[in-house]
Amino acid sequence: MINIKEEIANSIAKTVNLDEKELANYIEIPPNSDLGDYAFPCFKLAKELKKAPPMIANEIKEKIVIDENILEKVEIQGGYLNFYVNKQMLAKEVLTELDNKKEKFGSVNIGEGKNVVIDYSSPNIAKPFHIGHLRSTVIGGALYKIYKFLGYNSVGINYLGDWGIQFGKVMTGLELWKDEYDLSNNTIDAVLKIYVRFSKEEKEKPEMTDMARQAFKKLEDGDKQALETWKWLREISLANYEKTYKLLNAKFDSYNGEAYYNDKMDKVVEELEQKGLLKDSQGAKIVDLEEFDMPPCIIITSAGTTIYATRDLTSLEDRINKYDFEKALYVVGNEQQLHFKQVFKVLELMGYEKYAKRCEHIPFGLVVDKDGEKIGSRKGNSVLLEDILNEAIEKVKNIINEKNPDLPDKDEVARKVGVGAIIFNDLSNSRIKDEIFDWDMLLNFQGETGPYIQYIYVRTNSVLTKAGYTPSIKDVDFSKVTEKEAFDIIKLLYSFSDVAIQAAAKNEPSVISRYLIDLSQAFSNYYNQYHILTDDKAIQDARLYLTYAVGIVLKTGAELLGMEMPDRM
RNA sequence: GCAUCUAUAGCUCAGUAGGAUAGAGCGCUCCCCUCCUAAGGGAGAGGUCAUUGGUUCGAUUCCAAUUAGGUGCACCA
Repeated sequence: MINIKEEIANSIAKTVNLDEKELANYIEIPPNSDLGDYAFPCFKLAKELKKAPPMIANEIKEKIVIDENILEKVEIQGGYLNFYVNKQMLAKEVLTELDNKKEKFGSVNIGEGKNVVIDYSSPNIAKPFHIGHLRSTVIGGALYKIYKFLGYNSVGINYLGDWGIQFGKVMTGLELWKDEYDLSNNTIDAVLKIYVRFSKEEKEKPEMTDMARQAFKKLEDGDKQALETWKWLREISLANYEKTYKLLNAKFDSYNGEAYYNDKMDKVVEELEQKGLLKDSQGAKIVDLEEFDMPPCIIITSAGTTIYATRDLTSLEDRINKYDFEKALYVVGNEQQLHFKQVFKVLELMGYEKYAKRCEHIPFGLVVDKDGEKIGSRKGNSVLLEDILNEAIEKVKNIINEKNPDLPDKDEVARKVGVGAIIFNDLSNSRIKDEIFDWDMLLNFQGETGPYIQYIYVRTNSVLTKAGYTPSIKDVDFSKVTEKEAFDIIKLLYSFSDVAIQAAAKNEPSVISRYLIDLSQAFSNYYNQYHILTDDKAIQDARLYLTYAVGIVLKTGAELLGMEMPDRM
């Protein structure tokens, strides 16, 4: 597609003796479309050219040659040069491109041949899969899809916490209270209850922790029966997660968890030793990071066991060898930033500077209720992610029954809307901020919510259906969709690629969510201002095609976030 | 104490690598069901961009300090 900024920068470059790439960076979008579609602030050149900004603007305007097929006019406004885009040209460019690429509209291949390894979700097996895991799963999943959209080869890794003392706890609990729980039915539920009960009781009886440690030691030593139980626990947990992952539309390329690295850690420890990085301290083996103003990174505990830093380093080395990654992203909570800073620094000290620079921790805030309290911290009610998703679906079903009881496929619509609402709520603000989980807000059909985006999409759909319209770019007279409201849409569609690129650059899915809100609002504006269905066939066809275009981009964008669009609701 | 994140309308948040009059949504006030879903539309009120300095032609944006809140700081992940 045409690059208008480049065109403008080119034209300006010919009048002043400056680099066009630099000029292109200066170009901005005016706050208000009366002031044009693109603006060049001449203040930036004042110093270099040693002239007053309005004078520069005047000189450029006099000398500049613009291609009238692309730019309608140039105007001076204070120190700004305002450029007005040829509306028909842009409508044609955008809609033709959309016709060519359809669902792929906006995708690019800037990432071709590059691997992006994304570590996300990563629940601890045998522990509850709760609301706290939502964010990592959803943010990571969105980044996975966004990078793919940009041509990267995304590798999604669910780094399962499938090794550790929690197994000792569950196994001990199983032995102690076997008869109190019904394991034949709803097994996973019983296991979770045992884990929760054990964690509670061990606070008062420290000897239970020792029992758990010994049970885990048995597992580490390769006890046959313990290993059997571990396998069984891992299996039923995974099967349980799959249900949630299916609801959330989350997919992974690898489920290699901590257990997978169990026998590979010795090598890394040895490597650290050889490179002279390990130091004895208080009975533990550490990498001293004092000169980098960080606490030491523990590699081997005083009990002689490995720790998560050891496992992260091991898996990192493995990922370097396997994927030779361009980026390695860790979608993990805010509270672990020091840990990752340490691990990446140790990796650098080991001689992998190149890869250490490519590692990035993608932190995010907590999920809190509307009073600002962490969900599940005090109120002990259900915080299992699966339950929350099902609750959302149930709530949407109730709304549908109330408002639109004759709707076909109610169950499917309820699923798409309910889950979509939760996903969108999670991704609609900057990830670093705490996410407020408030049923009334996130399920609202008005406002900046998932259901609103879906509702607008359904509107585009229903208009097309009503008109019995088969989209065909050949019938479109582009001069019929250049009203202000339509042109706002065209400009938004035009920027879709840039939005995706920016989302990846900042590793921030909310860039996409905000865009979807803007696009929905722009369409809603247009829809309310003009009758899409009119007697004039040329106008109607053009408007219908634009409607069709909006629908496609809304759907593509929503899918990048992991949402599904219902056909009606 | 040190590190780090956050602070914009009553509430929840956007704010495009410093730029033109700081934008949405919710809530609130008023108006509108003879148009395509009232799960709607229109209009309006609502701001010292936490404070103070600095850099600059220009700061909500960058820097420093201060204040308030969150999180993390040795064998849990």
